[in-house]
Amino acid sequence: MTVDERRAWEIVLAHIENDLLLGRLKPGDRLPGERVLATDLGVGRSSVREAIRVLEVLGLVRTNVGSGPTAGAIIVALPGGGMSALMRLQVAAQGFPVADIVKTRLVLETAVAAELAEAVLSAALLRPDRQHPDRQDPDLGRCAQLLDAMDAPGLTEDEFLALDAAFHLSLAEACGNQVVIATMAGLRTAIEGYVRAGVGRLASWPDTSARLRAEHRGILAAIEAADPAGAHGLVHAHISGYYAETRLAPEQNRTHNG
Amino acid sequence: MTVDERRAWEIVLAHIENDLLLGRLKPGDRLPGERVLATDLGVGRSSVREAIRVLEVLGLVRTNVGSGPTAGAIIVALPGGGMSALMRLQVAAQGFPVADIVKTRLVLETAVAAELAEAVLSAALLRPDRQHPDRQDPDLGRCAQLLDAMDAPGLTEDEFLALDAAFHLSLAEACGNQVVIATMAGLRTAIEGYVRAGVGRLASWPDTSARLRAEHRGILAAIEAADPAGAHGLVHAHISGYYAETRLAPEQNRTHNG
DNA sequence: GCCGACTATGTGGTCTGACCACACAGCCTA
DNA sequence: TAGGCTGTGTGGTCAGACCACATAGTCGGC
Repeated sequence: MTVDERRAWEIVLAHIENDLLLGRLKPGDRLPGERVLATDLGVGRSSVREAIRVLEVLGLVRTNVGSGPTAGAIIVALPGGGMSALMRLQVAAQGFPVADIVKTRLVLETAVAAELAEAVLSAALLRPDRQHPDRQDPDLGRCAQLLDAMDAPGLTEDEFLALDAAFHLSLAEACGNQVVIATMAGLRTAIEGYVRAGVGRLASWPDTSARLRAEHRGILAAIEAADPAGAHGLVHAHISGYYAETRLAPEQNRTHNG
Repeated sequence: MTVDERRAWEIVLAHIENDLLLGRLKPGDRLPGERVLATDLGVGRSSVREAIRVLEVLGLVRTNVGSGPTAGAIIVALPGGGMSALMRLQVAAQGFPVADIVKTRLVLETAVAAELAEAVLSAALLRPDRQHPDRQDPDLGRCAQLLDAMDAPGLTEDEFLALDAAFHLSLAEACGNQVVIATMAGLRTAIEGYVRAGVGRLASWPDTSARLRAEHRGILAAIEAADPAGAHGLVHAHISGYYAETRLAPEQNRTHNG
């Protein structure tokens, strides 16, 4: 007769997490109905709802009303939205300084670019013999596609920024690391408002936009040229330069406790 | 007469986020009571509770029952818990492959070590003139303290792993980047179960533990010796070596789509 | 026989009201 | 004055009800 000191919604959350770990629930599966879950676990429906709400915000489930096979809470495991919400709110609550967001993005994206270039290099070296089927060129098609879209005349600032965000995210996606993809998406979302505000502090938007596009081309070229160090440096200059220009991050030189 | 298509709990969440962004709510402040918030926003108390539950899991508020100044929902902005929950559940739901968690940790922690070493270097170079008061030695005291604790005889495996996790986290804390701190905590939490299981696959725990301790000392020494490249390499070898040994991450060589 | 409209059913979304345990603040008694 | 006692407000929980919605099945007209 030990009492469960956890709150009711924590019981529900732990139960679902356990089902996930045991493989009883997989992406695409449907959760039992809220009323069923409530009676099964001996808690109220509102407690079940609180747990499902958490899962929804964290990007684990998607809820649909109505009837049929698509209704109910479905496991999706899309971490991007959850990471974005987490970081956005933490920035709002002053738990994440904007400067730390920028610096983390710098670290991750330079690493991504370098890794992509190394992947290109490996693929080129090993192409003659087909003994390494897992070594293949990363898919940079979408990256180039987005760069082409950014060259379209008459783009508004917001459209350009959206394409810019998509390009940077597409680099992470080409790399294939789900954690980095979600984190990069979250980092970008968290400072999206600040990025927009920063555009207003630019001396000349056309000049900056042209420079950004040229830098993007350079980054992609360095990756395709299998130049890890070059790609790393270009991404570093691209990101830190832009944030310095918009005065988003106070001092880019400070590498510690900044 | 425009209808608000958002769900009720999203209205509450957006309202609180807006208050945070406008500075009407800061860390340490108390949220209005659930009943007050419900009537003010024209929603039911259960919807308010769902929103607060989300904020709690994301690490933005801490709730306390009872009366007095410590009761109610208080803004705390502690992202570690939220990041841990997010990553742990995403691993459980197969949204985050364990290999990606490990690789991301590798990228972040090598960058942290290199940055710490650079900070030591900068502090040493600029120590003669006091013109750069923001350039100071990172606080590595806690790191060394944890290493000493890991040398204590008779430590159980779990105790050792806990100290190991604390040491790696203390490096990030010395670096001061809140985003990296929270992310590292989350990454570690997400694979904690796998790390424990991996210990059982080791040939000899005493040997491995001794090697890990030595590697820790080496990393800290490289940082204190202001050797960024050395610190980077030692951390890389330390992490990838351990995960390879425990067969946690299948192939450390694969740098792309692995 | 075929196709449309209609209805039954089950889902999440929401609100309301009620009760509990808890913690503090103030009172009240010894 | 010191101790316990009670009032009050907090979050935590549950139960019940209703809604909008989407599907699946039925029934009707053609």
